[in-house]
Amino acid sequence: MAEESMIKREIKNDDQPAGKKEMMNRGAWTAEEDRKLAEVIEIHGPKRWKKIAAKAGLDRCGKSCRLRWMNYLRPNIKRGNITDQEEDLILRLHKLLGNRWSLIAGRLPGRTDNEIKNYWNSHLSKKINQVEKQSEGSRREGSRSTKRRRVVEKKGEDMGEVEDSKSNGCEDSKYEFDHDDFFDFSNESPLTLEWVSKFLEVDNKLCELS
DNA sequence: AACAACCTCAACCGCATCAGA
DNA sequence: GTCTGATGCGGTTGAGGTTGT
Repeated sequence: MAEESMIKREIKNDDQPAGKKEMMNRGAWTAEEDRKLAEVIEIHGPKRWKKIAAKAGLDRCGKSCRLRWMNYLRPNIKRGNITDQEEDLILRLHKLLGNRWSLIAGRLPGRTDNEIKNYWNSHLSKKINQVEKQSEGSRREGSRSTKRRRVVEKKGEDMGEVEDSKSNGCEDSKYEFDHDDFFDFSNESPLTLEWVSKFLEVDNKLCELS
């Protein structure tokens, strides 16, 4: 935002030991700061953010530098204009994974977790509320759905209709993606893998019960 | 034109986890 | 096994822009 809004004030800074908080720059980054940060990262690589902040001569904490790099300065970052296909994928992944923005972002090349989180909060959550209100209305209208139908709906809620997509080749989806790749969590941390497998386990049990 | 209400999104915060000593 | 610093993540905030009255 406006660079005039840049202010210096005492901030709570995780990078500083207690009792030795310094005046840190905060607020919007300037082009000059971006340039300095990018220069230092090019030399030292994107790690040891505290040192990077110091070497770049920025009155910024390491965390702030990391965030700036991850969200804006990193190569191959896409900015704005989330396509319908991407939106569709975000919706599906969110149904599958919940608010695991970094996981979702990991499956949208060039997109950051922060961007997806913001997009969700400002656009998609509202959309979903609208759709839910509409579907509530239509449910009251006629409750003729069969047990099977309800089960499919439940699956859709939890799995983002991924199962449907797998079986019918994404007929209702505008986004074409490689299912093997989509379900490949092999690069995720053990915790994530555990979480995903638990999710699938519960989902399988629900299927069996139905 | 002036103001209020709402929206967007960059940035911050706190906490959890990881990795190395 | 424990401690400590670094890193990563999700929730939240707030400045600035946009829209409505």
